[in-house]
Amino acid sequence: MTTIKDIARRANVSDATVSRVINNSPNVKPQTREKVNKAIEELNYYPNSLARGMRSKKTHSIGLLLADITNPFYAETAKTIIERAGNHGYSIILCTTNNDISEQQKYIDVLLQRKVDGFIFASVHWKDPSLSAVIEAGLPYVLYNRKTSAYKRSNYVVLDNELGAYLAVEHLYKLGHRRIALIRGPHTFSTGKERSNGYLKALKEFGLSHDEKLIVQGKYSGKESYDSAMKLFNSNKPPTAIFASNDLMALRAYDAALFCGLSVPRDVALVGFDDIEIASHRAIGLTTVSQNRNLMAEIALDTLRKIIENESPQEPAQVVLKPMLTVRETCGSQMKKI
Amino acid sequence: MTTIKDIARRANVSDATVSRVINNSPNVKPQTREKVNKAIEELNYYPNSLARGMRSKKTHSIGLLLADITNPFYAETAKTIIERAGNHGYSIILCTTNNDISEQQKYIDVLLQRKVDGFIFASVHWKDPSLSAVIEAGLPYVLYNRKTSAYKRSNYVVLDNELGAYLAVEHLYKLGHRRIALIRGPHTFSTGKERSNGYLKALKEFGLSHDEKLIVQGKYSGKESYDSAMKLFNSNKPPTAIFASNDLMALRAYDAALFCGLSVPRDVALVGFDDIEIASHRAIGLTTVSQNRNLMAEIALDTLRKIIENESPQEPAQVVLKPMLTVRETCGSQMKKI
DNA sequence: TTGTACGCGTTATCAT
DNA sequence: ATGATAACGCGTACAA
Repeated sequence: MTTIKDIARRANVSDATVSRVINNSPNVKPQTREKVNKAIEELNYYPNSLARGMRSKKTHSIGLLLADITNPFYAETAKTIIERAGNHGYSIILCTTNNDISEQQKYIDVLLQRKVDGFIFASVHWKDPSLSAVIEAGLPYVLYNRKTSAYKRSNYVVLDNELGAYLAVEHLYKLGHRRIALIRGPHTFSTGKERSNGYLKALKEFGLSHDEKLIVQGKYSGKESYDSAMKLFNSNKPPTAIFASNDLMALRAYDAALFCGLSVPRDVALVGFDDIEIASHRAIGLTTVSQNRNLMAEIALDTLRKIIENESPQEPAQVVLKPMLTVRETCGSQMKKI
Repeated sequence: MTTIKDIARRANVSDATVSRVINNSPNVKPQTREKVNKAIEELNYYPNSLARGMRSKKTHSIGLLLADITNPFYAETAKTIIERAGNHGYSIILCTTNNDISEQQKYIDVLLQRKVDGFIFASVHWKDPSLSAVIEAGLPYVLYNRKTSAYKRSNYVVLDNELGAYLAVEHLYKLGHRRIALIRGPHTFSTGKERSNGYLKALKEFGLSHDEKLIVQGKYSGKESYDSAMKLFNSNKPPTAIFASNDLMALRAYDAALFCGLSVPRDVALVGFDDIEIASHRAIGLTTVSQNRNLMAEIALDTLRKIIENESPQEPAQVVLKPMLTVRETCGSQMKKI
């Protein structure tokens, strides 16, 4: 293993000078710089990040915590973050929590030991004690997608989920639907709770009765929402439309509908949330609430970078993005006969 | 920041003893151990991974290089690797190369600086000079999914891609198809080349003529294969069936078919490769070549761990998994009239 | 502009 | 079973 000392010897300078060259210090004579660079080339030297991190207290690494990388929403935002981070000299240590708060806790501890420069969370629970370790350590962090109950003191970039859900239900209402079901996400996450709120708000505004039998539970991944949709279809008064708290859940409901011999949208209309890539496939054509994932991810990363690099404890950056409804085939375009 | 020294003082022992406790050395009196643990608790101490890595020459981190995390195949294998690695005390630094060899080179350099204990590659090109830096550094690495031309000297776990493609074409042939097109993946990857070979082998075996007009080019992600499929459909002698080199490409072809007003499978049959989750959705029902992704990912990680932890330069672990054809709806079940 | 010398936090070696 | 000390590779005050 070749170190800074080897380069120093080879170039007939001191370690300090080599260090200066590596770190682009202005105070080094062009000739010396060249001598050193030549030695670096010849010996195929590259600096040791561990040693640099120890001295400089900066590792140029960031912990990224996601619920589930197989969910396209997370995969796409992770891609954006990883690439953008790489362009700025940061590496991403990726952890997937499966929405398990104790797993998240463990990962946080590990990342703290590894001296990451900061955290990006897309995985937080509404009540999330695991963040306190990060706060105690004084490390910067940014939330995206979800926020915690302590959001007022955090940096975050989220969607106006309530509005998104409202738009979805409004669309269904205007198409003539009156029995609109909700497959809700877990209320232990801000997204789940807020989207449910948007659904309820729309119901209220349009004078629709709040029927508990039309609200079923789902998880963001896994097949629980398939079963929940089945329950809906098999009830004695099935809904004519379903709003699901994310696209994966809507897709499961779609699958269940087909299993029941139901036609979408003729027998049941469907709206999802996220606008994942497959939603636009012509065999699916899922009407859904779109959000600008990439922008969200970019803002999250850039915010964190700014905090890391400025050090100054500035006021929290809190961004709320606006959703859009993307209309495709799963709701049809005709008025429903009431 | 509390260090080992603080603990030592607090517990009235030496740094060395604290270190022994942390590392579960057997040579420490139970009472002392307890004293130390108490101090650790009280001062909320956790060790610094950078310092440990410097001394012990082990960082318990692994570089994982993927082409594209938004491809479900990679997302699912990454999930498996991350979780399994976490359970064994390893962190994963994830890098996405976009199939760009110079990006990969850059990431490798960064990971070398970071002193990862080893590499897992799912992103290699058939001719891939970027790996030489890893080899020179003497670091262990394992390939999965794809291999390089130097595979005989590598550890790898891959699928029998040729067999997979053969099974796909065989299925189509037995259903009566005689004009079977191929949307091939890039031949710069072993997967692309091998799957094309399987296609050709089947053609030959069944006495079908090798028609260059039936072979079009695609990339594993992006929409190039949509355009390629369009070319196929708009030709003067369109195929009655298409085999695509992965599911994402097959899905694009499906989309193109629907755009052209073609019915799947009535007008054109479709087979993909990978069996990603959405393939089994009832609105899609993609017939495809299945592979045991999780097993592949597990073997890749476990192999690497074994090498890292044994240190002994054992002989390469080389595993070739067998594919299976999963028949769904996109080929129909009836014989094609010839 | 360059060099000297120390310290970051830990583990390994050698004593005791 | 425990302690003293050196060393890992680098950056940075300070001196020259």
